[in-house]
Amino acid sequence: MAVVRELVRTYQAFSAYSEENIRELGLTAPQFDVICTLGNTSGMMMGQLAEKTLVTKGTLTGIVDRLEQKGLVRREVPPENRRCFIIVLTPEGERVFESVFPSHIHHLKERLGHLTDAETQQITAALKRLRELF
Amino acid sequence: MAVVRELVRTYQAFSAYSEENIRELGLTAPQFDVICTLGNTSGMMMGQLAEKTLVTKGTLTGIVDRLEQKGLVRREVPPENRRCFIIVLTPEGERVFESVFPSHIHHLKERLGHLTDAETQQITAALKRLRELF
DNA sequence: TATTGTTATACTCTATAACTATA
DNA sequence: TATAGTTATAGAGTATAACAATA
Repeated sequence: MAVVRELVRTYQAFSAYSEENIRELGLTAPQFDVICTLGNTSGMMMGQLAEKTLVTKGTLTGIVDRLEQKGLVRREVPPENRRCFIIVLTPEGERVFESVFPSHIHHLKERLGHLTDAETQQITAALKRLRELF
Repeated sequence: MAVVRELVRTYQAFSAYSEENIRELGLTAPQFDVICTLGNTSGMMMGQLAEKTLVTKGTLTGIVDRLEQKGLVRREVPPENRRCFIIVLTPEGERVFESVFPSHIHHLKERLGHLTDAETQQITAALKRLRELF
């Protein structure tokens, strides 16, 4: 069971460190997740987006609403299927993704840079092994 | 960055697996966390409990309220300091901790049992190393 | 004055199920 | 009928700041 405890504590440590950055942008974790998922794509339907971010579509509606209010994403109606929306990053959203995401990454890299290549490989392998069990 | 992705995905896998069990009891993750923290103790002040479960005291008030409604914990006022409460598991709460917690553990062990001792050690060490960085 | 918790406020997330519009 | 999303409903967690009671 020590393994599980370690996993949880490590994730919590990462999570606390990470959310600090996200919050400074006035974003929540799910909102940040959506921005990152849309980054480097040409947009995505609500359904796809919900699947990738592991939330239900009803929940996603609210998250996208709030991102739209902030001007970071917009809903586009494709003429060939007017039932659905394509969610796309606005230029402002792109800017957030491109400037903030790397700075987030940068923050993390500052920490992870202390690992040797061998350590990185070991840790990655360990986590994969553990994940296979669930 | 692959390391972080692995960590997140592994935790999500664990979390999905774990929350399934918790939900079946009509509990939420924070509530379960409180029960586990109180288990095998003689009780704890709100402040301590908040610190251990990583939520603010205002938030904890609501969580403890709901557990009290379910009859799983109670607030005891120590005569020597009437400002504070000692939160204690009720017999019903003990029962949940003792019967449900092990069954939760049991579910996890089913999975973790597939690890050799060496693997367990490796993974634990890897997670510790990673956590140190945050 | 300092400490311990609660309360008030305001939001976000969450799932489920019913609903609307389009195909 | 089936599909894509929204809306309605109801609850839980979240932080912050103001507050009450006790020490």
